[in-house]
Amino acid sequence: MPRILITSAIPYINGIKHLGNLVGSQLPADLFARYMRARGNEVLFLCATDEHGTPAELAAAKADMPVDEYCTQMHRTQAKLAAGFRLSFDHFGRSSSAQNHRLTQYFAGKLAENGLIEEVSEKQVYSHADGRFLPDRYIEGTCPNCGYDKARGDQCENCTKQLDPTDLIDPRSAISGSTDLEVRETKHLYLRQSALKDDLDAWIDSKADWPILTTSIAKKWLHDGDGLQDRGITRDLNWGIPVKKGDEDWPGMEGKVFYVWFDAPIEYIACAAEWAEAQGLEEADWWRWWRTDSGAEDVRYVQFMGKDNVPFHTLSFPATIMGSQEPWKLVDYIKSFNYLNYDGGQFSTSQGRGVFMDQALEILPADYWRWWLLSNAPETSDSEFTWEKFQGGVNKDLADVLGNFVSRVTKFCRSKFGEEIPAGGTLTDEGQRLVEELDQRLKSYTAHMDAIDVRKAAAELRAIWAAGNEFLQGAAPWTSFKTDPDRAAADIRLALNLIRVYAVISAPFLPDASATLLEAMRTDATDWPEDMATAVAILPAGHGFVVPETLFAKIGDEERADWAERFSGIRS
RNA sequence: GCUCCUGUAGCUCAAUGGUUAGAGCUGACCGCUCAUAACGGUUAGGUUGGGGGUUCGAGUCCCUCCAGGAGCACCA
Repeated sequence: MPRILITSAIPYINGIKHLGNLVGSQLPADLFARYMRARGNEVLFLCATDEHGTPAELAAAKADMPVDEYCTQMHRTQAKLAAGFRLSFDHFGRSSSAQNHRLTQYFAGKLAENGLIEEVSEKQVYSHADGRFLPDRYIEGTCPNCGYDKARGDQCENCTKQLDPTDLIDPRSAISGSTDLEVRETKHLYLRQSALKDDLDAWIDSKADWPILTTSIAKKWLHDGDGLQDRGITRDLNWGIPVKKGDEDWPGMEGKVFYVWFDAPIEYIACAAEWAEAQGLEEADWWRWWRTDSGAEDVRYVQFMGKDNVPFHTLSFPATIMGSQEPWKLVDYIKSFNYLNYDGGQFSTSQGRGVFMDQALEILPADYWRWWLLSNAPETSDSEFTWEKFQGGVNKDLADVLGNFVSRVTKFCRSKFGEEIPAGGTLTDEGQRLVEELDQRLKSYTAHMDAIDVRKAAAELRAIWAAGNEFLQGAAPWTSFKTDPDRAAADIRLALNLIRVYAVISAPFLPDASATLLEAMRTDATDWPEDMATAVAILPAGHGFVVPETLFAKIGDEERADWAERFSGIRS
């Protein structure tokens, strides 16, 4: 049985994610995971929270909590929201786990053994008032170039000039505002990515089927200017994974931690270890997913992420794995997404602009969001969320096309034949044509899903739903019932069976609605349909069903206006 | 500034260099009455951002201009 390893970019811990974050990684990853499971593949779908780094410390300080406690609480919150959106992770881990500590230190040790770690002395700004070193972006001052007084240490937002923190006039801490700063010498470890440049280049070249969005970013970093630069992988922070060489201390690195972007991708691997432990499994059980010398040779590994994550997944993380010279699995396919904008601007976590995961679930069930976000996923370019588009798309596709089909079929049958699949008649010409059409459309749908063409798959699924309404209109069982009830029975038998088929093939997009339909049809036959003729004959004459509650209520104009108003401002 | 991406119907998007550039939504008209005033059908709507070039043939390749977006490494 084919095995698919799927990871979604791991969301940062410092708050609740917005819909743009969701549609850029976790949601399409879940769609793919559910589909691959439904097709009979063995799937391991992993995600986690990314918990280290300065923003986590600052968010914890703002919440007046110790950072580890803050992370535990936010992890719980994010896990709950993920469950609310029906994200079917096999494990939702934490980059702060013991497993990740061990593995990150292990990789660092291997890289050092292989001569790929360099110790570099550099000057960093230390703030006495904050009791910490300040990363570039947490130092503010006056730009020497344009005089803008809120320039950051890495770049002036006003004149866009690249800066060094020591260039700033009257530098101050962006955290406390303190001007009691001092430039101190500090030693850091650098990963010699430049030594792996040719290997990475060849590896990227071998990925001819990757989207241009993905490979062009990698190529840019590989070839621009002096080529791929070495990367610092340690920081002067308290919160993080202590710098160690495997199990051993690292002389001169006392009190330092690994840089968050070094340990975060390793959590993809550590998460499998967490999963195994949580399931009461052995090391061999997760090695068979990650070690090509232990059974992972035939695993297909697919990553999902927003475009901002691409450099780390195409270069830094592969450099870590290649540099270890151990048989860890490299990614086979990267599916990257552009940004979803909100009503004319960007979604923004820091500014609280847009709709956030918790708010979304407060106003509508997960399936509404899943459908709209996935059928409008920003695959080829940035796309935009507006309340009008959301209302229009959801009402038309879910309520009118799918929901109403279920409603008209089940209610007609109840009133004419009772709440069971009617007997009599044989497959009509209209029915035969529908089966043939759906056979073709199903092939097209699965081809799009296999290729992870999310929008195209959604469009084809919608066409499959619409074909049901078209069939009913042509067959008109409400007319034939008066003169030829057997004929009407045969058509309705087909239509009722179609509901079950729709439930099965729509489940990756609409897990809750799918479950509701299967329950209404009183069946647990969920095998993926191989051919339509067989699939639409699964429920036999005499099989009972119930008319389901309204599957998708429409969004009214007043509701839409209320929400547009409620979410027009900034979240406090 | 440098690099890359995008620009197609009122809107959202399709079209391995190959018939007359296609779908959905919206609009108009017709039909149906089983159904969530839902459904089906017909139809309108385009100098493919502008200009040049390559080619038997260009939305697609090249040049240039215009407009929008993204990335530019220690930021997560």
